[in-house]
Amino acid sequence: MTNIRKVAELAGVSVATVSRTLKSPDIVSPTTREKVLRAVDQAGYKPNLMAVQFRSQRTYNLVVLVPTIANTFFARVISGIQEAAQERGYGVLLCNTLGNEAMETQYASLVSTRQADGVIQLRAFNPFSENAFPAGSPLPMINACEVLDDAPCPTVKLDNRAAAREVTEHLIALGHRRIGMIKGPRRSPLTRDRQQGYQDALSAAGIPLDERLLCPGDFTPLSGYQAAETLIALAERPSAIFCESDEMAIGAMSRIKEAGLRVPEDISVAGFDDIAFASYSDPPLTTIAQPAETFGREAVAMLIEVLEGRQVNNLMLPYSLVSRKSTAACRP
Amino acid sequence: MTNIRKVAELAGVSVATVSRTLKSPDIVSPTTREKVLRAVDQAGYKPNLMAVQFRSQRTYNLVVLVPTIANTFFARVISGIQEAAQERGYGVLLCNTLGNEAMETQYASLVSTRQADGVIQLRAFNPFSENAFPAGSPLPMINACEVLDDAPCPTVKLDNRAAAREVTEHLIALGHRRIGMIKGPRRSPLTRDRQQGYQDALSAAGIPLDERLLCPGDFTPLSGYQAAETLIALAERPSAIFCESDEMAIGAMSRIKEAGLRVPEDISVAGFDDIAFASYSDPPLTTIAQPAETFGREAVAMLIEVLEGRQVNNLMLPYSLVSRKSTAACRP
DNA sequence: AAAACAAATGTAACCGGTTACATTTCCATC
DNA sequence: GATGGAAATGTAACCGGTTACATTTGTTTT
Repeated sequence: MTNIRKVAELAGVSVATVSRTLKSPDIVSPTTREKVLRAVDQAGYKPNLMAVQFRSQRTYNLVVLVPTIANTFFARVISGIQEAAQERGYGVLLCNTLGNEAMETQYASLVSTRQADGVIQLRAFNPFSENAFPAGSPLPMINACEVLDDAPCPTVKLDNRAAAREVTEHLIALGHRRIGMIKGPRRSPLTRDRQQGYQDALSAAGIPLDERLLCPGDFTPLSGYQAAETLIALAERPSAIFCESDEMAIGAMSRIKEAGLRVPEDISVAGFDDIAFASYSDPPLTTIAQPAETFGREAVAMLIEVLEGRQVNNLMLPYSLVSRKSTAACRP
Repeated sequence: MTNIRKVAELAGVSVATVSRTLKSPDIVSPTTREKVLRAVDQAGYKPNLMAVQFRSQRTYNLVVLVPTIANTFFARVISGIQEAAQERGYGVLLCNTLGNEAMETQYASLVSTRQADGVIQLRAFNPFSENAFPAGSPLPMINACEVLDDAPCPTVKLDNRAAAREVTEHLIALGHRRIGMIKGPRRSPLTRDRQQGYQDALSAAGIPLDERLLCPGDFTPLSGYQAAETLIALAERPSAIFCESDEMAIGAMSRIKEAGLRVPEDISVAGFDDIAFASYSDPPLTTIAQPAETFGREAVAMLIEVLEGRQVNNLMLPYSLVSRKSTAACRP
């Protein structure tokens, strides 16, 4: 492979001059610049970026820890990350962690071993050990989407509690009083916040909480399908179900219709995320639209700020209720 | 940051001994090994992998060029890539190209600039220029899923022609004779092969080809929705539609039902890919199951073979027709 | 006890850039 | 033409590992 020394020899100058010609062309004379560029061209020289990175101790790679890439919402977030990173000259090292903490820790250590400059964590878990970095210096990490309560780094999130409250209020406004909820994994702060919002709406409307109406899921269509099965088997069946993700809502609708019930006539269903399929389900799904790509873009922008030593503030992104045909007035 | 020299000093040995202790422990004496490991521990030493990579000229990163990560099928392929790469100690640099050739070329050049060791291309396009590598030496690339006819590298694919023929024959066996097809982008070899299979089945059954039944799409639900609109507006409406992807099939079903027609009673719909939502659509979708994760895993395995200088053969993966409720006998 | 050889360890070059510092070149000024 | 100072270029150290080769230490053989 041609290296900078070959080019220098070819151009009849020193390696320093070649380096300068490429990095700060303005400080070499036009004559020399010409000569060097011609040699670069002739030799087909491309700098070995590994050497550049090694020297500068920057990799321009970001690690992204995603619970599961197979989830449509995360796929959109990653698209946003990818685009923003690309624009700024960063690469994206993707890690599909499946919630495996050991794997997250291992990938995060790419930063300690200088294979990446920072981490974007899309899950509520800190993959860095206590002493991974000198105390006082900011962690090169951004926590987005599902964030830790006491995140050791800047966060980008959505007001899940308010959003869940708004969906629930929408259902209550339609006359529903028995509203089931298909939740996310038990320990997730995201699930806790959304449940809080759900309860806020209920108590504001004077509806007592019935624990039997709360079913855990794991954000997959299958778990929504199974949870719906439990809910429709209840003696007092809910007339509406709020699902913490569209994927679960789609699974739930499938099970509801399999049981010979209609959506929304017999049971209203609402989701969360507004994935592409939400518009194409039967019926189209009422849901909370999240700016998924923006999560990704903002996380990248913030991480780069951190990497460059600047101060950044936490960010709260907007959501909006999208009312489609899967929710309708409660029929007594 | 602690480096190997600090450790050497701490242990009272040379840097070479430290390096050897970590790379080939068996060639240093147990006493020294002990001493060095203690020093490594005490100093909290982690090798700077950037230096290791620089020295060895291997990055252990693979570039993955994916047309769009927002597509559920590709998300699964990437999961497979990710897992296999992780197991073998490789990282994955993801590039969501949106079919942008300039971007693909740019990302592929990460290999020339030594920021990655090889490329997995999931689209029918060669991102390397003629002279990117010395003639004769094999391209560090695998072309998977949608492959070039004259790929300059090993390929992993599925017999799209045979699979499309099988779906079409399934529809013909149900009595359908006017079978619409919602295709992929015009120039894709994948689309061409699937259309061939469709035509094979038609001509074997003595059904003449009607060009009006062929609608192009782009694999998104929206394009399926729009194509279905065209098809159901035809004077002689098809009684079945074969879609080249499940995403388009879901969009198509949505439009069909919006028009007041039923699936499968009025129009049968078949897809391709068997994404997670295919089981949960209403009705559940008849489709061709592709081993998406296997595509990814095999591509990684093959690429590493190539990188290590071994010979590899092209691979053809199996498919299977999954018959669900979206296809039924044609009613005259 | 000396010779012969293996095992363990040390020394220093090397990978390919970047850049501080040294040196040379060039032009303006007196 | 000598002097000063800026501009252009060159020299070589450096980043942090790896490894060929040299050297030392230890063990076996005669």
